[in-house]
Formats: sequence, structure tokens, C-alpha cells
Amino acid sequence: MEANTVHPAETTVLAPACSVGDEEDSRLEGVALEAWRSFLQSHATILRLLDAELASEHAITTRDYEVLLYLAQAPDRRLPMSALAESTMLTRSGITRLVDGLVAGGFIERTSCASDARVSYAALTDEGLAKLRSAGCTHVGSIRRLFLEHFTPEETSRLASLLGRLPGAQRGGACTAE
Amino acid sequence: MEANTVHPAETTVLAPACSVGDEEDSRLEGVALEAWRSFLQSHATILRLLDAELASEHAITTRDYEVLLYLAQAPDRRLPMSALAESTMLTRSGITRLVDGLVAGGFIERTSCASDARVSYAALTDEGLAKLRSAGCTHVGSIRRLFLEHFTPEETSRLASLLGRLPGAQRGGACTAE
DNA sequence: CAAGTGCCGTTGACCGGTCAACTATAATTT
DNA sequence: AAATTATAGTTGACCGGTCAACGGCACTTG
Repeated sequence: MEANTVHPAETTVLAPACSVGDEEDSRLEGVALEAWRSFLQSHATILRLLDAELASEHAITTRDYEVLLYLAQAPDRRLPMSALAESTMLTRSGITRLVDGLVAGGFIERTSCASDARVSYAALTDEGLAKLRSAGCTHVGSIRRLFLEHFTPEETSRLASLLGRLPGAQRGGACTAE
Repeated sequence: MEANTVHPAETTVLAPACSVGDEEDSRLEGVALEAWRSFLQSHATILRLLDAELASEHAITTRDYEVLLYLAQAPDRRLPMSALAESTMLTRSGITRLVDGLVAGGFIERTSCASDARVSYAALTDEGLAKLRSAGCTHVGSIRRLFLEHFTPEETSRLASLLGRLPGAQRGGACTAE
């Protein structure tokens, strides 16, 4: 029937390896190329699958999930918009619109801040929490299947230590870090 | 002045680790969490930087670059739109529009196929090739700096072998692979 | 060779996200 | 206290990409 919809993605990719010209070192060689390509393509593929599953089984986006999760972990289950923006690495306007959607879905409410009238909190509703819980199972399962399952525990730890050196890898995200 | 534009990204992120509820295994623990988080966040961060550099120094996108590169490596420096779509992991319509842009920029021409009137080739122009070459230096340099430089050769190779197991990592992309 | 079937590329409608401009509030300077 | 500057959030315009529908062409199959 179909299956003609080639999955999209945000790949990118690398650099010559053959003979565009055969000049300088503007090329990536062997194993370095492999590493880089695998990095890009696996990311694209995994995220795509993750998103598809979450969308089809829970009608939310990976981003939605992420926001719900951050809120669930936050004290009082609420966070200022800016905090959300920073955590998710979206712009403030991006978060505004994303939260708009979640509010419309009933997963989040906007509440105002007593001590600073500029800030508006995004607060997780009970339905939001329920959604997160139900989606969580699926999602974590998928992450295991698509990512973690390919490694032994030691490998996972080695991988973590390698990837952990890359730019951006160390920005927050943990439980009570910040 | 500013620097208030928090860099955006397509992160996602993981799963609880604290105490959303303290139920089942719908959580990611320790080192697995680290690996997954690093994977997501480093990707987001690196691609963002890469894109910014390419945009500011060469006025093209990472995707543009990718397409140019694929064409440069192709026999006769041209490829059918569908082939491009597959390589880049974009949809056919996505490629149409992307190529539109590159044609407008003079980097690509559309030519038709003698043996099959349905296909239209995207063919690299000389300017396109020049663009690729000049951008290539910057780009590959950035990849080295942002990614490769964080690893010794053995580490790179180990990383390649780990990432190489992930879904999507083995799809084509090499020189004369197909 | 006429009719079905399927593939190629483009287009329209939409969506998620950015950027830049703006409003309202807070904090700082004078 | 008034003026300045900075911060929080929203909005409008736009962009890159998807999806679904379509038109042109090629390949069966009657």
C-alpha cells in the first residue's frame, strides 16, 4: 500500500570522503566519519521513532512529554515559563506556544506569581500528571528498546562518559541540580 | 546587551529520576539516564552551533550543505530528487523546497532525465561546488572542534562502534555504498 | 493498444519553532 | 520620586518541514 513515506529527519551529515576534489583536510576520514555519521543518523532515527510512538499511543509530542516531566519534577509541580524555556532549550516564544497547546489539552494551567507579576507559572494539572504517568511507561520502554538495549551496562557507562564530554552534555537536567 | 536568546534545540529528554510517583520502572536510572541525556543534549547543542556557523559564514544551512555534498559525490554531480530525499532523510516534498532554494541561489540546476521523463535531476553547478568547497573547510573544522576533538583515536573508534549499533546508524551515506 | 497501477515530483494547507517587536512589571540609578 | 534599564511573557511574520492530494509518466496486464 504504502511505506513510501520515507521517514524524514534532521540529519545533516558529514563531509566528503571520496573525491570531491582531493585537496586539503576538509574531509573526514574513516572511523571519525563513522562516529559522526552514526551520531547524526541514529539520533534522527531514534527521535523519529520515539515521536511516532508517543504521538500514536498518547497523542502527545516528545516535547510535550518533556515539559510535563519537568513540571512533575519541579517543586509544587509548576515552573515559570522562562525556566521551562531554559530546560527544554526552546525560546521563550516557543515555550509560550507549546504551553498553549498543553493548556488547551488540560494538562497544564497557567497561574500567576504572587511576588512577581511578570512571571506566569505553568502548573501541571492532575490530568497532566496522569498523562505523564501513562505516557511514561511507553516512552521509557521505547528509550530502552531503541537506545539502551544495545549496550551492556559497562558499555552504557563508557558511552555516557564519552558523550558526556560533548558540548551541551552537562547542562542541568538532573533532579535537583541547578 | 543580550545573550538572552536562549539557544533553542530539539532535545526531548528522558524520564523521571526523582519522585514523580515512586512506582514501577518507568524511570531511567543513573548511568543510563546520563548516556541518554548526553546523547540528546549534545546533539542539540552541536547541531545548533554547526548551523549557526555555517549560516553566518557561508549563508547556507546544514541541510543545504548536506545536499551539496551528496551531489558532489554523485556520478556526474547530479541525483534524482528521490535519491536526495532518501539520502537526507527528508520527504520528497521537503527536498523539492530545499532544492528550490539552492536553485534560486545558483548552486543547483534542475535537469531532466532522458530515459525517464518523470525524474528530474538536481545537478550541482560550478558555483555550487565552489560553495561546497569553501563551506567544507569551515564545516569540517567545526565538526572536529565540536565533536571529534573530545576523543582520542581509540575512543573515537570505540564510540563509532557503540553508536553504530543504534537504529539508523547503518543506513548508507558512505561513498559508493548503496 | 486500452486500462489499471504505481512511482516521480510539485503544490496547498498546516504545524512547530525562530526572530523581532511590543507590553507590563521590576530593579537600579540619580 | 522620576528616569533608565533589564526581565517575563506574548504576539506577528516568517521559515523549514510534514502530510495529503494531485498530474505526468512508466510499466504491467487484459
